[in-house]
Amino acid sequence: MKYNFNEIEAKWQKYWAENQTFKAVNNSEKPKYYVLDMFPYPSGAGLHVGHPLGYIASDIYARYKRHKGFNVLHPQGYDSFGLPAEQYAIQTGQHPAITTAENIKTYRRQLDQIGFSFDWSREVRTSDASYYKWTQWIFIQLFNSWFNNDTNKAEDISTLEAVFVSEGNLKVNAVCDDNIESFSADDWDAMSSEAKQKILLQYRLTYLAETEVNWCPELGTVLANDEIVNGVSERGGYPVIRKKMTQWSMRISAYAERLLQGLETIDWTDSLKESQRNWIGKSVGASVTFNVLPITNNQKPTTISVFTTRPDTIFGVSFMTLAPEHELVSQITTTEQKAEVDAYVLATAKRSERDRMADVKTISGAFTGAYAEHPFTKEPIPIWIGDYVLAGYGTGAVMSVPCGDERDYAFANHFNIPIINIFDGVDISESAFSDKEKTIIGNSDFLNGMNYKKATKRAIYELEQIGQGEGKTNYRLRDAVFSRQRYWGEPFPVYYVKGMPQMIDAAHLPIKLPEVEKYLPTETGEPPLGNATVWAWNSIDNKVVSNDLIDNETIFPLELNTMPGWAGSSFYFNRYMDPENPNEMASKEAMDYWQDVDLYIGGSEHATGHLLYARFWQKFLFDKGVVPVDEFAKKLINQGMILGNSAFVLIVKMNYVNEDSKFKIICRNDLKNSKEYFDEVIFENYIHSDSSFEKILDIQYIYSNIDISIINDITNELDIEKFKNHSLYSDYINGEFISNDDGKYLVTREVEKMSKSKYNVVNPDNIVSDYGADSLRLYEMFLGPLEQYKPWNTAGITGVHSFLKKLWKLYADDNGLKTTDTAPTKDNLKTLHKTIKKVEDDIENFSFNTSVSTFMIAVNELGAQKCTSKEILEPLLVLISPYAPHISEELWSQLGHERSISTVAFPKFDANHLVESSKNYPISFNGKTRFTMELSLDMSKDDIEAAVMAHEKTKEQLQGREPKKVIVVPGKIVNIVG
RNA sequence: GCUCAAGUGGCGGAAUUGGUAGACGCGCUGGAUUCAAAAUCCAGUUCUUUCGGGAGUGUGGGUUCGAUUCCCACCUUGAGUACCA
Repeated sequence: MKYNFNEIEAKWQKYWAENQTFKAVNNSEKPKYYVLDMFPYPSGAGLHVGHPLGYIASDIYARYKRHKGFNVLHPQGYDSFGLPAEQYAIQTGQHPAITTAENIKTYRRQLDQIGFSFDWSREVRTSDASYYKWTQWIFIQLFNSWFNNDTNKAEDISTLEAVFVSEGNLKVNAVCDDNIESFSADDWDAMSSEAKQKILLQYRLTYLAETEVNWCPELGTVLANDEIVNGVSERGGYPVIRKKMTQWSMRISAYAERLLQGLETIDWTDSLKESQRNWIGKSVGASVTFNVLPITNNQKPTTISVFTTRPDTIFGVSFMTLAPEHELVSQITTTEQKAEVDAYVLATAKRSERDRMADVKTISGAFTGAYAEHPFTKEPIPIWIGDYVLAGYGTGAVMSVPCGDERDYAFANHFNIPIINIFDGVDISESAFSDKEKTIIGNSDFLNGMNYKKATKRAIYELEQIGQGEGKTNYRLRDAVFSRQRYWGEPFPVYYVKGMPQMIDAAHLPIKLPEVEKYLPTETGEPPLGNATVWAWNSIDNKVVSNDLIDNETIFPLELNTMPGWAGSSFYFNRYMDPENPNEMASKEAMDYWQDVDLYIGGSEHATGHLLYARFWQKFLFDKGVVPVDEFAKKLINQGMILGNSAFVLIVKMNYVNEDSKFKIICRNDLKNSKEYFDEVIFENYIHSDSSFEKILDIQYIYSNIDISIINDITNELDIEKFKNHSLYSDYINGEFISNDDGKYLVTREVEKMSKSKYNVVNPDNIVSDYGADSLRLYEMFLGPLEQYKPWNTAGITGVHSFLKKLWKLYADDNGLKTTDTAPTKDNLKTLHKTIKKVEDDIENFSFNTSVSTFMIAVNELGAQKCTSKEILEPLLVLISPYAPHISEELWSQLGHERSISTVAFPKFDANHLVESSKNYPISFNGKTRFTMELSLDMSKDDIEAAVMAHEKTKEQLQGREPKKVIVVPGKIVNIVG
């Protein structure tokens, strides 16, 4: 009987699919357990070995929980809207739906061959209309809601309207836009329908607002900070400017405090919670209003409000700084300063926010010519603009206290603005003093002599007295922009009447994505949906009709933006509970049964995107009574990335006068990617000595990623023949190859992110066909801790593969099964129970790498013990089955069992088999172990000490010295000091 | 810049409460088997050494009988930083 893994794996994968072994039911006697992976975006490149890492871990856990008697929900699906399919459509004209369907097919085939225990009957795809119907439905719910600060939750917009009708908005305590004008019930009554809609929009949880974006006029699109390199677009290198655009926003800021508090109730990693805390950025301080001094008599009075965490330093304010985009800038700038200010604003518009945050060394700014008045001293304070103040943070303006803040200090120094010292006994001639705890305020009128806490309280009190400020808690969390100028995303269920957005009734959902000729923005700069010809709403028949029919009476234009990638992923975990329900996102029964995700595994790169937005939607849906819990995932683990092992050679291109270029391909394992190295080592050793050196016009160095498929994994040798036949390297066929000193053509290895563009991708398909899925699963786990980043090295897989072969041989040889009914020996039982204990602890702690080692040790030991006892080997198989399910199923059925091993109970640990009578004590001197001694565990401390002191090696170590102290920890260690 | 994470043999990593550093595997070395190779099996493999031993977990300090583990400072690498998913 041979271990024919390809045959075995195909057989059991078929068995599981046909028998629906892993189908979860929505009600059960068993306790529920929900294990979820972050669903993948199906990219065109297919899976590489890094992708399944988290899936394997969650699959092991899901299988383990089934052994432990749980009703396990372990679904999978696709986050199938996204940019890459759209880019491909722009390039090739192929509809993104087709590309996406093809990619999903590949993903599914690849996932299936790894033997996951997914319940595929629950698959969802965010780009399916039957799914995004619910994305649109949630959007409508958000639109129809406002956030009541008094109840601290979202409520239906009708309750707000009722208040407006009866008493106006004076007493309304809501999360809403800034600067909403107050009105009475009578005012409300007198308003036109449009005016009312405008006001309500300022309260809704999703609303239209002007937002600053990175606009690239050439590409006709908005770019992510990520897509901008050195102020120009990554694609094409076109200029990018900051621009205001009307877009849908989500009022996530309403939930800032609850999102922060909720972190206390969930078991997510500390680092992830920390990122979310920072993202939410709660700071307690005060808002302060400064009056702007009028320049001319007829200028109407204006104020600047700022948020500060240090109201105690108010007497240290010597200037104010506005973000260059601040709306007051154009109003207050004097004619003399206008040119300078305009130039500065223009220059800032070209810089990305990240640039502005990261660059603290270059100080720049401009004086507006205007002055504000200090609220207490009434002194004039110059108003500057500076790009270190960001428009999106706080109010986009700061009161600058150079003595207490490094950036203000640097700014003041650079522009020769006076620095007022308001700290008692602190020297600020060299740098600012920002240590709150040690602060004693001086030179500050009524705050003199107070510490930070007292002074803060008093300053706020005094500001309130004069009506120029109040205590305030500020959150850095900004409302999330929800519009995308893309094609391949969820269309909004929105049409416009007289410019005001109207929701389509939920009964008419889904509003399906229209067909377009081109996936690019229109010539007039509208989003791709502007190309659609059938994209208007007939409000009588309630259907999408041709644009020609738009009359703005009954037929209106539809929204042209689409939703962002995070829309569909913000509630999919709920949809899995009841994925085919046509009437509800999921039935109440299903959600009451499954409640929330018990274990969620995915990448840490989603820390502040998906994971924050999804929590926000969950809280909102909880407020609306749609879902039963307000946090969707109890426990979350981040899997680390598997990195690629890239290969490099250095290609030197020498260009000649009147001659073709020549190439030298330097294949050495000691290359470095630096200009100095090229100029010194490479030039001196390989170029300067060349006979035709005199004719060289110029030299190009290309430190080039080489496709790892033409490199020997173990020896790092480059296969020159394959290189010459490779389509990528056809230019270099006639080049001169330069080897290592030993004559071998080697590559330089570097660990990088695994990516198609670096030619370092390892495809799991090859691994599965060469070694089997069980080997792949074990090896991915064996590589190291789940959370850690670690490089892939295919050569190492032979270790786990030969382990599986050894495991097989424990049960069977050429003559068939060799297991027996003999009673196990003491050693057999010790090995088994040691393994049960360790593996169970490991799985509970998500330490999957150490259990693979434990299996290896167990199989090595049982092999040495020549164990054939079924009483040992059957439970061992159950232990291994979550990790290597195919081989386990096969041997299990060979052993005569009819039912799948996945249904068997996990073996029970019995500590009695591990009881020891003696211990091999390490004997250390000054903390260094020098020898060991076997001693009985029931010896007293004194007996141990006596035995150790009598040992001749102890005398040897002490060399006649008298020990100062002897520490005996029974069962652990003996340490002799002296 | 800010925030977070990680640094242990040639490599991936182990040491779960402060108690024998390097488990397990890769690679390498030697041997067995073979016409040969693959596969398999056995032994060795942190460095250094005058073969007694000595040193050693990024660097420098501290706490402790004892530190990879706790504390302080620093260095290096990686990740996130609001429209990549």
